[in-house]
Amino acid sequence: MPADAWLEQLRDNGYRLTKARRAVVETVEKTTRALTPVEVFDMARKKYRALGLVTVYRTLEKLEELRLIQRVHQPQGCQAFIAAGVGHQHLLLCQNCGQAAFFDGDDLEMLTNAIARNTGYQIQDHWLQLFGLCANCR
Amino acid sequence: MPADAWLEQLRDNGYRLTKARRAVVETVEKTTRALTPVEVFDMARKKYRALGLVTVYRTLEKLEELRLIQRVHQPQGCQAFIAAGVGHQHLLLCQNCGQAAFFDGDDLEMLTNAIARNTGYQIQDHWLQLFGLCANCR
DNA sequence: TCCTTATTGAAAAACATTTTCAATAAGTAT
DNA sequence: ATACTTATTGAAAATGTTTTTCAATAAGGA
Repeated sequence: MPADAWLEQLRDNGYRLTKARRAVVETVEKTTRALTPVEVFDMARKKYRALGLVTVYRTLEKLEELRLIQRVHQPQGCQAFIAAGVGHQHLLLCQNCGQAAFFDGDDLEMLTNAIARNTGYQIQDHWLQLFGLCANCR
Repeated sequence: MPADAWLEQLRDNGYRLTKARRAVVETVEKTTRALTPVEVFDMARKKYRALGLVTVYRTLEKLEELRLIQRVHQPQGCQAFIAAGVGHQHLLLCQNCGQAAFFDGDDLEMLTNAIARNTGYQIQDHWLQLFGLCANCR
């Protein structure tokens, strides 16, 4: 999804389009690996010097709300974000370069059904994330 | 696994058995939901008043090292820990009461193989967590 | 161009975690 | 039991991250 579509989403939800938001959106949208707030700050500031770190936090919060980005959980920490996949998709992360790929997660139905049967739990949501080496780093 | 076995593991790895460690181990081992460091601190201090929060952090670090506990990732945060399952197991958490259950994750082989084929990634690790309602809360 | 008010960045506050350090106590040797 | 070595401790300080506060600014509609 192009950055313009993200800005449109923001506008449609009653948010104003500012230079700060443009810089953050463009940065996150075009990066294919997970970024921490500080990384976003450093990168986006090259587009808009006056940007403040606080605004990065606030913008990421809104983008997550609108499901345009998602939080990435990793052994090293869980503060990073990445452009969200479309529909219900899961992340596959390269442990060397961080490159992210998405894949569909519908194939879990069978597994979760079996687990529901075994545990007595009613399963409502699942988180799946894979780690490995991308074609380049392999 | 009983708390004594955890203490034995600590001793076998060259760590001393202290009142502080006993209190932390007993707390985490017998609780079946994920606890944050502060929660562990509050609970363990009932067993050993002089306990310090710093020691809780240090003990949790060692228990994680020895794979006796594992970090629990949740939408609200990723600072909580729980007694680890045996072997390669995944977590199923009750969204109401926090009650945790474990299940085997070997059934993912087929899925990960298919994804490796599709993406060109060499998959090395996976991370799966389910959320739902336990039999009681349902 | 004016007006309203959402948004901003800076500073301060809140919170979580780690480091430093002198005092203590665990475990071993005596 | 006692002495000894040194890992471990808790408190305080330092660090790092995220949130709140607030007056100034600028977005977008009138």
